[in-house]
Parts: sequence; C-alpha cells; structure tokens
Amino acid sequence: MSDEQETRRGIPDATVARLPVYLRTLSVLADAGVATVSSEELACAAGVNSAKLRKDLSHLGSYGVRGVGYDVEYLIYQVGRELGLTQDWPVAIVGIGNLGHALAGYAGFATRGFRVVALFDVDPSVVGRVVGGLLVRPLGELEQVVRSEPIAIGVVATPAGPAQGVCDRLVACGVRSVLNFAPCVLTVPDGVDVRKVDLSTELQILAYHEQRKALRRIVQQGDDAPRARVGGVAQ
Amino acid sequence: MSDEQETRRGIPDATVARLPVYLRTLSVLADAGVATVSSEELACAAGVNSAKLRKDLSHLGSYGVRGVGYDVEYLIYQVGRELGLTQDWPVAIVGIGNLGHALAGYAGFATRGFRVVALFDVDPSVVGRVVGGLLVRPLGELEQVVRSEPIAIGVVATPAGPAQGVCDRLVACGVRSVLNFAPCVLTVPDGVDVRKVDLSTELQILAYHEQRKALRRIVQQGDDAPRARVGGVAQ
DNA sequence: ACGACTTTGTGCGTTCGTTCACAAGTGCCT
DNA sequence: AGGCACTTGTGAACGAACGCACAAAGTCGT
Ligand SMILES: NC(=O)c1ccc[n+]([C@@H]2O[C@H](COP(=O)([O-])OP(=O)(O)OC[C@H]3O[C@@H](n4cnc5c(N)ncnc54)[C@H](O)[C@@H]3O)[C@@H](O)[C@H]2O)c1
Ligand SMILES: NC(=O)c1ccc[n+]([C@@H]2O[C@H](COP(=O)([O-])OP(=O)(O)OC[C@H]3O[C@@H](n4cnc5c(N)ncnc54)[C@H](O)[C@@H]3O)[C@@H](O)[C@H]2O)c1
Repeated sequence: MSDEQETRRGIPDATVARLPVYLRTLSVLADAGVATVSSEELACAAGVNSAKLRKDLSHLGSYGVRGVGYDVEYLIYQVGRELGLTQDWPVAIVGIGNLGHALAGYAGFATRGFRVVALFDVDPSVVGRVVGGLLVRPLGELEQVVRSEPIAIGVVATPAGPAQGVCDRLVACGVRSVLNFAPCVLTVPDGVDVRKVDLSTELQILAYHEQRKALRRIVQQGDDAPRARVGGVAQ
Repeated sequence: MSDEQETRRGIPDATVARLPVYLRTLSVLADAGVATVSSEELACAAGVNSAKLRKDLSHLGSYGVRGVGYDVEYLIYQVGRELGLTQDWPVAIVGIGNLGHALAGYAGFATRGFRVVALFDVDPSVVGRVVGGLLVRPLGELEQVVRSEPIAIGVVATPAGPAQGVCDRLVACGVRSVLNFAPCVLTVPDGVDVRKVDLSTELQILAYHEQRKALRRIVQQGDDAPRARVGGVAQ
C-alpha cells in the first residue's frame, strides 16, 4: 500500500472516528510524564483492541519502534496533524439557548484548535448579550460575518424547525462542515459534511439494551424487582 | 428467521442505532397527518437507503403491507415498543455545570419516556438550587436516592477527573446504563452499557474531512475549474 | 374475478471493519 | 557479536453491514 494511495484514498472512517480518542489518551499520558507507550498499553487506556490500534496508526505511517513502542509526544503530533489540528478552525454557533450557552462557554473547544468566533440567535432577549466572552449577534448578520471571518465549521443548536434553514444559509456562505444538535435530518449538497449529536437517540439505544437486560433477567430468574415502572406511553 | 430467534438474539446494533431516527421521522409524519408511508418515502425523510430501512424494520416483524406501505401510527407503536419506550425510564444526572443545566432543562427528555428524577453536584453554590424544576442534591445523597428511586440510566456530566469515580458509584447502586459526556473512557463491569457523547471528537472528525477537502482543492487548482463549485445535488 | 401495478421482505454478492497470528525489526544483556 | 525478549506492522480469515435486484404478496380499477 503506497503512501500515495493512502493520501488519495484517505483513512477508513472507523479509524478517523477513533483517532480523537487516541489523541486524548495520549495527552493524558504525556501529562503524566510518560515518554513512550506500547500499543497494548495505549489500546487498554483507550478501550480498544491492540491490533486495531496498531492497524489504525499504521494508516498514518510507521511511527512506532519495534521492541519499544510509540513515542508519546511524536505520536500526539502525528495524530494531531492527520486530524488537521495544527490549523486553527474558526467555529460559529447558531442558536444560543440552553445548549448553545453550554457550547459557547465550553473550554474544551479552544484546547484543540477550535476557536468559537461568532454566536447567532433570533431571540431579541439573547441577542446583544455576551456569552462566553462573545457577543451574540442577530441572525441577520450571519452572511456578513461568516463571509468576513472564514468560518470553517457551523454548529446548529436551534430547535429542529429552523435547523434546515439555518444550515442552508451556512452552506450558502461557504461552510462545508456542520455539527447538528437539532433532532432532525439535515440535507446538504455534495461536498458538505454533517455530523449529528443526538442525545435522545443515545438514550433510546440505552433503553433498548436496558429493556433487553431486564427481559433476560426475568426469563432467567422469574422474580426480580423491576428497575423501571411500567407507565404511560410518551408519544 | 423465527420470531423466537429474533427475540433471543436481538437486533443488529446498526439497526438499533437507526430506530430512533425512524421513530422521530415517523412522529413528524404523524403530526402532519400522514396515515401510511412507503419505505421509499420514509427512507428518504430519514436519510437512509430504502432497502436498509426495510431490512431494519423486518427485524421487528412484518408490519408493512405490500403494495401499500406502513401504517404510521402502528409503526410508531412497534418501534417504540422495541426500543423500550413504553416504559418510563428514571434518569439521574450527575454534574450540574453548564452542560448539566442544559440537560436538566431539556424538554426532549420527557417526550420520549425519559424522566429526570434526580440531580447531583458537589459544588456548594449549585447544591440546593432548583434547576429545571428539580432540586440539586449533594453527591453524598447519591446512594440513598438512586436506591430509593429505581434509577435506570445515569448521566455523567462532570469533568473527566471525577467521572470514573461517579460512574463506579452509580454502578454500585445498580445502575446498568450510563451516558457519559466527560471526555474520558469509562470502565465498567460486564452487563453495564456505556455510551459516550463527545463533542470534541465530532469536531475533530469534521476537521479531518475539512482538511482533506482543502487539500484536494489545492491539488486541483491548476486543472479545470468546473469541479470547484459545490454542486446542488439533491439527496 | 382478474390483471396491472405497487411495495414489501429477503437472498446474495460486495464492501467495510475487526481480530488473530506471526514474521520482521529493535534494544538489551551477556 | 550473538542470543533473547519484546513490539510493531500486516497478511489473512472472519464477521458485520450494505445495497441491488427480484419474487412474493398485496391493492385497486374495471
Ligand atoms: N438542551 C439539551 O440538553 C439538548 C439536548 C439534546 C438536543 N438538544 C437540541 O438542541 C437544540 C437546542 O436546544 P436548547 O435546549 O438549547 O433549546 P433552546 O430553546 O433553549 O434554545 C434554542 C435557541 O435557538 C434560538 N433560535 C430559534 N430559532 C432560531 C433561528 N432560526 N436562528 C437562530 N436561532 C434560533 C432560540 O432563540 C433559542 O435561543 C434543540 O434542537 C434541542 O432539541 C438540546
Ligand atoms: N459544556 C459543553 O459544551 C461540553 C461539551 C462537551 C463535553 N463537555 C464535557 O461535559 C462535562 C461537563 O461540562 P460542563 O461544561 O458542564 O463543565 P462544568 O465545569 O460547567 O460543570 C461540571 C460540574 O460538575 C460538578 N462536579 C465536579 N466534580 C464532581 C463530582 N465528583 N461529582 C459531582 N459533580 C461534580 C462541578 O461542580 C460542576 O458543576 C465535562 O467533562 C466537559 O468536558 C462539555
């Protein structure tokens, strides 16, 4: 497998999704003063299989040393570079409600090359206020601001209703990466990436497994105190 | 495949992860007064392939009618039942900071069978306050409350440092499903499910693709221009 | 009653991802 | 220098998931 292939084809999605986990784990190790780490140790700390970790890292190049392991600092640099974290990515957040407030004030953004540079909302009682050190602007200024600041990533934290419209406006201004918190499917043109963070979905997946575990327990033992009350159906 | 097999073996993970999306899409259709829907229509609205949708739904049983489609209300009931949403799942949130506030006040919880029944924090300036209609309790009361209320799902919204400790205490009280917002890997015994919501990871994945798109654009800059524009392909 | 039409449910080939197992490479110790 | 202990990187087998394509099964109009 040539380097050119790797560059052209890109890294498998499943691997890309795990790189941030490795990066965070490596940072913890670095802070603890660890200089080198084996795939076994790192995999354990990251909660994955060690063969998978080695294969993942092999997509970036041969940065390990056989018989020794990986140099923590060097690997942090390489993973960060692959993820594009050596650049500074300007982020705009639209919808400064409960969630938007939390996002705007989140320190975890800045520590990894992401910089929140603009906040937007339509609510007159929110517009003009300062949240997380930034002024909340009226939605009408979106086009102007997004075009002057080179916004790379748009975060949609509005209710589901206006989400598609907001997304369309972001895309029209050249934003090609969107992080969506609204519980709806966003349709975008080719070349634009959307990722969805959906709390309800996560809870429902947990509920499925929880129900399954409860069911199995009943089948096996016949008598066990249920942890959930059977109640009214909520839509 | 027999129904018993299906019940015993469970539904593929990939399918379970999509069921909530179908459910939400169906709810929107129901609110719009749509009585029946074809797999093609529903798949389009949910943003998936129609064959995939049919295969997903086939795991629940044969609830469609050939030549017609699926009855919206009936399918909502069946999907909800499979996900365990006919039950009421008591939820506890630990860590009522920026994010915890947003979660505690989130209406989307209640509408889907999840009921936040307890909030915990260690910060004296937060403990005792009422957030989202609920009293924030000191962490010391966790064991007592989680055992008296039959908490099914624990949400960890503390910083990464105390997250594992909080998780351990929840698990020790019988909680077998945990939703983790802290940027760290939680280790739990067998039989306990953990799902992680990680904003930084999502942003980093977007950054990877963004960098890739920028790179490709540079490579192609000398060549023909037509590819540069973002096309309006409907999907 | 019947045929044309619509749509589901699924068998099957393909692609993608995971895991095993080991050869090849590296450092250390004698 | 040479053997030994350790670890990486990867070929290969396996398994999960996807999507095409189509037969079976139903509806609807006449
Ligand atoms: N709060 C949570 O814990 C949580 C969890 C999961 C998902 N969500 C989702 O995240 C989104 C935001 O949640 P929230 O709790 O912050 O809701 P919210 O109602 O508190 O905030 C929404 C904000 O968006 C603003 N807004 C409305 N229309 C807008 C528009 N067209 N352009 C710009 N801003 C607009 C509103 O003025 C408001 O400030 C919702 O879609 C919600 O379903 C929230
Ligand atoms: N705010 C965001 O947008 C955001 C986004 C992604 C991830 N996160 C993560 O979610 C977590 C919470 O974020 P936040 O912004 O709300 O942070 P925060 O500092 O505002 O809130 C943390 C809360 O946890 C409480 N806490 C600390 N130790 C505790 C313990 N042992 N037991 C119970 N409570 C404890 C603190 O008193 C505080 O109220 C963090 O791990 C953060 O990295 C936050």
